[in-house]
Amino acid sequence: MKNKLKNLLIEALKKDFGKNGLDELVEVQPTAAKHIKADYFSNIAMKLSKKLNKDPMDIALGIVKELQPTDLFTFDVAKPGYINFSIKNTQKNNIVTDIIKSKDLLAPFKTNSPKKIHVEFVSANPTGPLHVGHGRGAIYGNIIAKFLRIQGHDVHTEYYVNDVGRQMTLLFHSISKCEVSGDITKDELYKGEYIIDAASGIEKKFPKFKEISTSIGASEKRKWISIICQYMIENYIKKDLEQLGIHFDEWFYETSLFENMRVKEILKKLEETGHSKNHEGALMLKADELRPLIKSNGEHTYLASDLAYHDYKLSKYDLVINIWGADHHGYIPRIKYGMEALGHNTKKLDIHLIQFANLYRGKEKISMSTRKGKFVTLKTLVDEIGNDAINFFYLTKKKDQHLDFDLNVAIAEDKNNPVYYIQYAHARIEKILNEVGKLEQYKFNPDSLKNDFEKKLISSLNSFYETCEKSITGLQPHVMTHYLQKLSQDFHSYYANVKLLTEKIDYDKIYLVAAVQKVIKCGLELLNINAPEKM
RNA sequence: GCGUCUGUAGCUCAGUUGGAUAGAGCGUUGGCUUCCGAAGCCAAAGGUCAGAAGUUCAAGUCUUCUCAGGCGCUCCA
Repeated sequence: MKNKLKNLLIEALKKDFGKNGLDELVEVQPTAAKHIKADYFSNIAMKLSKKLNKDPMDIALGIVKELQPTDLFTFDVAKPGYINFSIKNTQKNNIVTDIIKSKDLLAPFKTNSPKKIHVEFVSANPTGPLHVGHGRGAIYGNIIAKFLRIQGHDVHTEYYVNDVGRQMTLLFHSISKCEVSGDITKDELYKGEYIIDAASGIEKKFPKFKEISTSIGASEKRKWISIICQYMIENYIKKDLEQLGIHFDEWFYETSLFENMRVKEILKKLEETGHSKNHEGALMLKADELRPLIKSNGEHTYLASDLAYHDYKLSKYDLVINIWGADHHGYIPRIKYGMEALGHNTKKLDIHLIQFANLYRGKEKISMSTRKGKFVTLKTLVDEIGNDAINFFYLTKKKDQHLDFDLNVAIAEDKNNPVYYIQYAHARIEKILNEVGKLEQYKFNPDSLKNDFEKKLISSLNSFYETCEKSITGLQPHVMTHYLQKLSQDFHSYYANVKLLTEKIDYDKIYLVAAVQKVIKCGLELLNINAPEKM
């Protein structure tokens, strides 16, 4: 519809002014202001006013004169030069049949140029259960991958497991009986009940684990670290994520980058191309400033393996998306610099930064300190508020926004809780549809729906397409959460004001709510939230 | 100090590539159940869009500066 109107305007412009090259200036937008009754408007007259040195009002009137009236819409001109279009009711109401007939409401959002896309998210150090701080990135990453799949891309999701480095050594000493040594102090060790549980779990599986002594050799230590790491992934992290309905296509281990020499290769390449240099006994990347790749004690930094990882992924995929916590933003230039140095196009690397979420219980802030094992695990949160609420609340705000999340609202079972409000709308409609039986034989009459409640509801249905475009194509899940709230609200209002199950049932109305239900269901499923038939 | 995200109603947040009189939920206040699920509906009050200057026919939206908050600025991850 938008494009149709746009083309009409372009033609009218040509007739009136005989000017070409105006196509790009013409735009048609849905009206946003509440007091405007029209559905679409164009600001072209204002834009041309200076160019033509004419009053925008005159330009608008001139254009309108050339427009042909149709049975689809009416138009008028408003100060200071808006051209407004009102779509006729009958035309608008066709959305109801479109929705009911559609086999896949999301089909229009399929791309015709599918890409191979890599999405990496969560990737927390495998030192214990996931905590609430990881939740937002997990849910966001999961939904981004889903949206890309809906678009028809070939999506590969991955958890990058840091099973090398100091944190893993710390974990090893925390769990095993091996005394700390070198630059590691006892204070740094991980504490908490899960450490004790993990230790006994590993001992059960690998009885030799009990016998580890301080004299353990380096290679044997690495072997045990690998076992511990695997254990943490399988028994904590994977389970936590599965409870949230999140599955990864691949668990990529950092050690593999060393085993197959990828780290060595990129270090060599960087050296050959003059992008790295030795500095006080360490190997540094010449980025924004010197950044260590190999420390003077001979250990590789995470940067070295991260560069190898991204080098590998960028060569394999058309697009690489990383979902990172906002605290990592300082790391981006280094990675991008490294990728450029290795000859990659950094436009293919898209890093989404997620701002932190704060949890509250009423006014009380819940601490997320990882110190001494005193943190709220993600599992506790999921157990308490459930998947539907956690998905909704984490997705309801855009990723750049700091998020304050009140558990008291999430567990409420009334309209305070928007998840229930939306689900309730779905369940209410289900009840009605069950009462009236099958609808197939009835032919919908678009002329019959015309009261204000119906107009409002249908107008909301009409913006579903646009919402999907913004949400799915634009990778902005929060747009969909807001839309579903609005649609549910319009439905509840309709339901309370217009009786549906009357003696002589008006099937056009039933058709309408059936369409609403279908859209709500589609939207909820899009966000990984259940659409219950009963509550 | 530098970088980055944020600042919109009492609270939590939306606000399309700049468009008309600023949007929603919660909370507050006042109404609504002989009737499809009140897990709901209707109505009202509530705003110098942090502040200042600039660009524009038009700025919550773009530019610059200031103020406030979060996060980061390690041979840490």
